Amino acid sequence: MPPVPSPTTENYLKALLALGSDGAGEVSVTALAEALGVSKPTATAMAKSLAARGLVRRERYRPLSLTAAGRDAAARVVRKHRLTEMFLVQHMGFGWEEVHAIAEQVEHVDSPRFFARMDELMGFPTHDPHGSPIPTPEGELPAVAAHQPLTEVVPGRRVRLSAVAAEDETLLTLLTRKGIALGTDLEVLEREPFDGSLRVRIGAGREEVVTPSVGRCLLVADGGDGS
Amino acid sequence: MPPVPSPTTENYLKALLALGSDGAGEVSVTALAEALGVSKPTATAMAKSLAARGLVRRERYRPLSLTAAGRDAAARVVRKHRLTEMFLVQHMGFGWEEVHAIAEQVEHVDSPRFFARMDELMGFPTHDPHGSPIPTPEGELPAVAAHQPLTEVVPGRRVRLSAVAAEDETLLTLLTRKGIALGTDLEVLEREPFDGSLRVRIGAGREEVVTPSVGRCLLVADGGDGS
DNA sequence: CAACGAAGTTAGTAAAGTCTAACTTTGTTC
DNA sequence: GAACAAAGTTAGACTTTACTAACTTCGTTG
Repeated sequence: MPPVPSPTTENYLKALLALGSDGAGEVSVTALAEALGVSKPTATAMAKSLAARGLVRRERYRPLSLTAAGRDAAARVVRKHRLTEMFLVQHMGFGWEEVHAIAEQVEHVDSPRFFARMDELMGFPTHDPHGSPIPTPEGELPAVAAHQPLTEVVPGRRVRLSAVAAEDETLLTLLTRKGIALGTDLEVLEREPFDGSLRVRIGAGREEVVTPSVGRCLLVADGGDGS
Repeated sequence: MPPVPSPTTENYLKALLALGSDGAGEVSVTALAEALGVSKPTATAMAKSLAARGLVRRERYRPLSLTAAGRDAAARVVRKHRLTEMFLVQHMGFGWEEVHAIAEQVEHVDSPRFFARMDELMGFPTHDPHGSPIPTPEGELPAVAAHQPLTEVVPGRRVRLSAVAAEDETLLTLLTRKGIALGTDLEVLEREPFDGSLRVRIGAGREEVVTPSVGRCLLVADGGDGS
């Protein structure tokens, strides 16, 4: 049994899982360094250390990938993070825009009982407050239901917001101000040819303009009236 | 504004406050090192560093003491710890014997809002689950009500348990098994002259033997029927 | 296929926090 | 008041996590 991974190690594993999940699981050292805000030599050094511990596959000058053990460890950190976020919203009255920063710290607590109790108190939720799935205690990442960014939706379709692919506090606050939450029905009325801005009807209510950089973060699925 | 103190720094401050509170606030380097499970040179090095940051008063070869700023910082850590313990018991269903280990980790979270929300949800409690007072947000440690160890009580007196001066999981489990909780009335029936063991009536119920090492941790005040 | 830029690595350094071994100071005891 | 033990410090080293500067490798492009 390896010793408890340090918070730093946990952060590297989490980043490797996140960056590898859109693709074949391969992550460049540069992408890893950027995601964590460290220099490339620092990322290289940590990659060596993770490889020595059997958590990462590494060949010199090639992209990195998590081993089975590394993926497991990473998923357990993601689980702690997402359970915490959900708990902060459901049991402590925080808004979805506030919880990421706190969960970034609480996720490093080493206490299976603590997180098991959260899980239990919430009735074993499957998703966090931003619609991301919560890995199982064994470290399995549930398959994500089919969804696409709002920017890909053809005008005229009605869809439902199933997840937000960003934790930025200002973005989440903006969405709340516009009346957009998880489960909200959205109808794409028009796409501006010039810059890709979208005119969107929120639920049955008012229209709002959604810029492409926001729209890319809104993951939507068939929903609402199935039109 | 100093940067956020590291978890390590917070632990040293907490230990200095705890060790200094029974006395004139002076703490020997040896006591500090023992409390934290580090070597004396390590404690000396940290003492220098804390002194350089204005948190500790230090003269070579003399005992240490916290400055006003150090005491403040230490009390804020203690506040985070005790709020967490109380939250774990009141809102998450943990037993008083389980919460210390978890709070030791959660106390290092840097998020005033997180702890303020706990405080609010609990209705601004004044004491933690072991009867220790919770410092104010400004870092003031409330004066502790007069109480004494059970071992000092003259046989025949009835008293009430107001705090337990230990966080040891096995001790707290033992007390629960004997039916002893905060607020329980205790009547000292007899003190064994040989080893100082106490025969004690628990509430209005059965008698139990309390060894001196346990009795020293049971802080009691006049209570119950005021006899 | 030579060259160039991007990606990755090596080398050398630093700060935080820890250790052991050896030394100094303090205070107490005869 | 000399000696000794306890307390405290210095010196030197190690690990983790980070940095910058300089070098190597890869892949693409003219």
